[in-house]
Amino acid sequence: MRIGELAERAGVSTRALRHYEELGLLPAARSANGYRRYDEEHLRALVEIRTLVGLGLSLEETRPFVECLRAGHPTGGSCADSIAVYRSKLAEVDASLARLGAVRAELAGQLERAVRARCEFTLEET
Amino acid sequence: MRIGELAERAGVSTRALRHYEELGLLPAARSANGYRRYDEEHLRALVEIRTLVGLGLSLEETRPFVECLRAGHPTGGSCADSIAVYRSKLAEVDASLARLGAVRAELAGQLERAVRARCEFTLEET
DNA sequence: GCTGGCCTTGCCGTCGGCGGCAGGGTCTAG
DNA sequence: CTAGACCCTGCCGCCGACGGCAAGGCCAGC
Repeated sequence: MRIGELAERAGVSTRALRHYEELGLLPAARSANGYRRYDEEHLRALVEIRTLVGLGLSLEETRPFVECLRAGHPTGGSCADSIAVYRSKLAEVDASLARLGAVRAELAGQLERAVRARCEFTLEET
Repeated sequence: MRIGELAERAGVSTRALRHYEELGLLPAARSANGYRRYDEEHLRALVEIRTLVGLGLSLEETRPFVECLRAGHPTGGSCADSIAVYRSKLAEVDASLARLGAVRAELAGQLERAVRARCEFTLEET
């Protein structure tokens, strides 16, 4: 299939597909007229990429998964490198959760203090 | 004081201070020779900015706090606009926490599945 | 033959928060 | 008088993941 069809089937833009090819992430074969040609394997890889990006992985981080698929594995996650990315991403997410939790507490505290201060100020004023 | 001293006292770069001035966030008076001049009020505002940025607010979002200080309030959070920013940021953080929690679960699930699949594959292989 | 819808490459623009550099001016201590 | 430590403005660069546009090639149907 050509780039437009793949884009539509995967729900991404053709611009994104060209970008992935630039990165060497999703290289396409070429027809005689220079058009990019994609097959079902490309679609599978693309779905994998979008799923992982949806989980917060960068395009670079999806590379091991794509290469794993290209190596003939049933899923992109079946390779050591992919699992390493999973692990590091999980650690990263956990760190973010911890930081965000602390930020949330701080923010809630500041908000309450601010509201109370305004309240007292209003009382003083009247 | 001049820009270098303020930068050092607040632990920021002079480049950042010029950037804040460009944004109109921390405008400075000028000496006869064109040098920026800052006072203790500037330092207070700057500390407020850095604290809020540390909590994940954008520079634009710190603007109400700075203006609140400039209006003579004891803290930057004592104004209605600042409190609105607090609230919206808190909501934003809560949304992020929820999303990240879901992502974490998904990621952990995928990791476990991947590890298990590899395990079985290795067993098959031997 | 021509229109319209695909496709190609290439390159600039976006967002935020600065970093870094060039090419100057200013002030102070020795 | 000069070195060196400040300061100024202005402008390009960076990160990531594309968006968007121009200028052109290719192909199907009418």
